[in-house]
Amino acid sequence: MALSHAILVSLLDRPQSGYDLAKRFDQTVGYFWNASHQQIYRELHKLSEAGLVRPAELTQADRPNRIVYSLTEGGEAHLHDWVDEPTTAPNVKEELLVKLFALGTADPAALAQEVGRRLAFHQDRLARYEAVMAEYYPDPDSLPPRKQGHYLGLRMGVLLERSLIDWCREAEAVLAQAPR
Amino acid sequence: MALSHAILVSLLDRPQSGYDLAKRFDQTVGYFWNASHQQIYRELHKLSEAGLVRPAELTQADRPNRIVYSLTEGGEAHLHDWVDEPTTAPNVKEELLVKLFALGTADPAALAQEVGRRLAFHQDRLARYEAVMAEYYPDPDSLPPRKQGHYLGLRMGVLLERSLIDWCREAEAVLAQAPR
DNA sequence: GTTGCATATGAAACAATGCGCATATAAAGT
DNA sequence: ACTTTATATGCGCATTGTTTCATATGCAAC
Repeated sequence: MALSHAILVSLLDRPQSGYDLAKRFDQTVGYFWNASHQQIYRELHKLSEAGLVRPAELTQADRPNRIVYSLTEGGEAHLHDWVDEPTTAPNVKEELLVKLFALGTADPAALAQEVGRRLAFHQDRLARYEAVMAEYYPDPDSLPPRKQGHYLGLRMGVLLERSLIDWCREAEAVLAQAPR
Repeated sequence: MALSHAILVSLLDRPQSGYDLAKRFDQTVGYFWNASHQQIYRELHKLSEAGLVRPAELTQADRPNRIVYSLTEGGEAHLHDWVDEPTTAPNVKEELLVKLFALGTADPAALAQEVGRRLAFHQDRLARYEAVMAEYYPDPDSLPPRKQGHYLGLRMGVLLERSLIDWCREAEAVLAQAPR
């Protein structure tokens, strides 16, 4: 149970449909917790059966009807119980590092290219994070509690991306240094 | 298929049993790619069926027999094909951030405690990484290719842990600042 | 006018991951 | 004597994640 909690937390803000949740997961929350729309719909059915959320169908004239879910009292209680449980650090699953372990038998030029792609990716993502930061959190010292979580998520993103950019540069140097 | 590749890469170094692999995954590789011994044994059976590794049973008198796996030619080819495919950045799945999104309705004191635990965890892990770094990689400028991957893995670990430590401190400040 | 995109939900199949349980022996600690 | 630790391999079930397919509509672009 973990995606379920991400959904419940998201519903704290406001009732949402599966479609809303999927879109939101593509944006803010999705930088550190991702899910496809199929996973979300499936999970919503389960949560609904478990009585943690309540569905309400909204008729729409010109578009398909929406099914908007809201937290039940049980859902809120479940969420707060979960928050009180201790959390463990995630493990990274960094494929690129696995590939680098093949150095010595694999082609260093191909790997250098990979690292270059990753550098561009992290630079791009950092730029987007910093843009959001500048627009929505110019003054992080006086945030209402409801926004602290979002700010801290973004902040972790910024710090991690910066480190990864540094790492990519170092990796490029290492790979360039001793080409077979 | 991803754990399979981590196993194949590990077997590049030398033939190993499931037990060996599990231990190794607890150490070096395991910081960014984790797997339980059950996952490893299961994957070894699959790889064996696919003809990518070859098992050899070694009889031992006083202990259970070991089944040592080595890469086949097909396994090496498969590995090199995989290295040439482009890699995507992993997504983080950071439970703690999901919990922080509940701020405003959740108890900030409990979350501050969680962040404190995480700070201690990352400090500890950083210390271990730096110890390995000092012992095995005092001079990273002249590494044989076969060791570059390990060095870069460790290096990413160091950079990420430092960032996470910084983040934890900031998070503590944010949580302390506005207690309800 | 047809292509593509956004809205909106879902089934079904399959692959990968994780968690708990099971088994067997020897050495070393308490 | 008893417990823990290390060696060594494995099954079964549940959860999670990915891919493909299906349906239905409106709007804008080309």
